[in-house]
Amino acid sequence: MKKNKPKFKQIIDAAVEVIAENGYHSSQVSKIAKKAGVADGTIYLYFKNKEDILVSLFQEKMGQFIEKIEQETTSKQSAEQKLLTLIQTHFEQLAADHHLAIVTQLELRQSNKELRQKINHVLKRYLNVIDQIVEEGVEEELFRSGLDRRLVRQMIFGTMDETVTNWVMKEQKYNIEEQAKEVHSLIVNGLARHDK
Amino acid sequence: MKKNKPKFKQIIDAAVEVIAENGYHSSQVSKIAKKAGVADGTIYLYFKNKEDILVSLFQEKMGQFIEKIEQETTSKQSAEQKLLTLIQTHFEQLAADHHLAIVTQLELRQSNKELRQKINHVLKRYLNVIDQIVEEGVEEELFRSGLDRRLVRQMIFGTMDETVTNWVMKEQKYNIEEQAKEVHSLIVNGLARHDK
Amino acid sequence: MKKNKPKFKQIIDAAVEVIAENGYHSSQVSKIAKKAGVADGTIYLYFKNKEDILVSLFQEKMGQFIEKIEQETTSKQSAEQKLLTLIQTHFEQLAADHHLAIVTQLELRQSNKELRQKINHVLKRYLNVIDQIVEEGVEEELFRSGLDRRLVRQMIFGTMDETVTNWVMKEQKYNIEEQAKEVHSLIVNGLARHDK
Amino acid sequence: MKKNKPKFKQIIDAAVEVIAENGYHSSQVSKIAKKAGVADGTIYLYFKNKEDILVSLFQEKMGQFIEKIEQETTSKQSAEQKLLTLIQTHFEQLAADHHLAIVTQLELRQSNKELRQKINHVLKRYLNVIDQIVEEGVEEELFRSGLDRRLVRQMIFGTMDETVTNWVMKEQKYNIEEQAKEVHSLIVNGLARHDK
DNA sequence: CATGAATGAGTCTTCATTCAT
DNA sequence: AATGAATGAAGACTCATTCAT
Repeated sequence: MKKNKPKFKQIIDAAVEVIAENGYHSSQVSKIAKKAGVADGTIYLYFKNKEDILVSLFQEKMGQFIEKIEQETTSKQSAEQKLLTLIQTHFEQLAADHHLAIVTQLELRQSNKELRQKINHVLKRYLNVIDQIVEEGVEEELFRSGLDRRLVRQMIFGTMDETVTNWVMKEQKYNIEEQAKEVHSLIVNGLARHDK
Repeated sequence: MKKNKPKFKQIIDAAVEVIAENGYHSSQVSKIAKKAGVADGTIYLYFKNKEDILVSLFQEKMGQFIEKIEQETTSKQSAEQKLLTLIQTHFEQLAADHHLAIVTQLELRQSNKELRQKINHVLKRYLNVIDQIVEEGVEEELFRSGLDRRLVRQMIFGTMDETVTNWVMKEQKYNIEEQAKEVHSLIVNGLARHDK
Repeated sequence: MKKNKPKFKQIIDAAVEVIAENGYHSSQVSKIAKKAGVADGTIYLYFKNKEDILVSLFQEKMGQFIEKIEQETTSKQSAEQKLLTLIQTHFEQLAADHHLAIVTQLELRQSNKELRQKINHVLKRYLNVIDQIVEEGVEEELFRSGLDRRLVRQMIFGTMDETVTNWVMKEQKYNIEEQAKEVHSLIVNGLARHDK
Repeated sequence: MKKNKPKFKQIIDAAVEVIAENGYHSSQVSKIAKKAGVADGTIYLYFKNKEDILVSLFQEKMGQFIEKIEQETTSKQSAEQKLLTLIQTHFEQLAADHHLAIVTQLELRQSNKELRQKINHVLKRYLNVIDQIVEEGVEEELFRSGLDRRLVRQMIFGTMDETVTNWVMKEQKYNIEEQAKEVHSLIVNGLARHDK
């Protein structure tokens, strides 16, 4: 498997940097090759074409991203705790890698329909994790029954995604990790007062 | 002001159609000109450059979009009602114009950072509407006090946006308008049971 | 029809020159454009792609070539005279345009199977002229009956073609037009003595 | 001499196959190496460069080709018989090796001027055989005296070559060996009736 | 002798934009 | 105001060849 070769990772890391710094449309293959310290042609020994770099980048980085979230969440007791951990880990990881945050939140969205579908395929695994936590929450009777699973998933993912995108667009000038608890609270409790 | 000229609208409508049908990257200026029934050069009498078509498109269409939402919401009594109306009107309008839905949810996101910031500028007006409703809700003591306004806005917008994007990606095969109530409920009440 | 446009001919003439001087493989589109005095992109307003320049070149030049031969031959009385005129006109025309001779005899043969078939399609018209002359010769009882038409055509064309190619490869250092009569004699009478 | 090494022949045979099957322009060195069962680099232990494979291929295969023709013709009595044998053996050998026929008649002509001259050098030996037969025929007073030797050679070679090329282009759907006698008759007797 | 990973020069084509009419 | 022919910059990808092992 080529993925064990050092140049594969080398090129992907170079791609993340180059795309984060120059934007998607100014990220020529030659620029990525230069940053990776390989010849242009070498790129094509490890990737089918330019788009394949992006798909592989997303698979590689998101794979690790999701794995980390899976690890962190499974050990938690309740669905609520798991959800909080998921949000925290999601924010943490992107906060820890600014380049990756830019690439996933902004630059990678500038891709065509085909690439977008491949990206969505990778994301499915993440969405499954969310679904399971919701399922657990319902079983534990912490969450309401009768929730539309798809809508719930969209609320959770949409809220986190929008929150991260805004943070990236504000040039990451504030600490997003601090917001995990409040995001969690909003998702779990909504806007309404429940004390009356 | 050039915006009153019929060709201005003609070109923008052609752009929406062409982009929705061909995707952002296959939407050449010449294709838009052809669909609009004008010469390529004519485009440049009404728009500074290609990006300006997109910005104008977004301003024009989103302007109407937001206006409609403003109109519909102001007449409602409570913040909760206003929020529901906002969600319903948001979904309604995109459901009514499939081409526009594709363009705003998918194709326009493939633009560079600069364009994205102009788009965000247009969106601010919409986000203000949301902010006001939340503010009202807090004043009415329907919503919790102490909410982080930015996070709330991101939850509301993120959830709606993700919901519409998923619907567009599923090729609009189900009725999104029917989901407004449940989305509203999720946003207002969150996931948790509040009956215990 | 684009063929009436001056730039169409301009580009084709430039292509003949460039290919004759540089050889097929060193004839970049940009070189042809430069010689034609147009921008690279202009080429693509008149031709689908690089190969289309070559096909069009052959159609244009061979069309004229064959037309001239048709004109010259029809006025002649006997099949023998027509055949002589055909050979003379064939040699004459290539002798008159050294660049074209190089391109048709050497450079255009370096093309792929697809292009070669398009070239053969153009040549069919020429082969038909040959066939008709042979047919006439047989009817006039100047030529033997029972001749395999295809083989005859191949002998006539093959002999002329090989003769011109050799002349081009010898850098056109001798006068090929002077050889028309002898070639004609060889084709009509063959090698054998017929006086015994 | 490297030519006695088995890999030399192995690579040449692979080249014939690959070129016949894929066409000249799709016959990369790596493809030939793979078919030959050697590493890409190994090619360069036996051949100076890619062109050298082609030149060697032609020398190797044409050497055998011409040798066979020399053997078959020398034993014949008259020039006429020798010529017939030459034509028959020419057709026979190409009919027996379809791949070689494709390569010599079509694919190898797609080479540059330099390669073409090396190929012509190899062909000279064949043309000498033809010249000698014609010379003999003249001495035997079977053929006319006063023939232009070069033109005769061009007629003979051109006719055979054109005949084989047409047969290859028709995908070798008919039996070319059956045509040797008639080609011979055309070359010896020409088109004219000689009975009057 | 043999390997095959790495190299990097080379080119066709697209398309936003201009400007003479 | 409108046209549309012409421009030319820009970039992904291929593949013959090398050389460290």
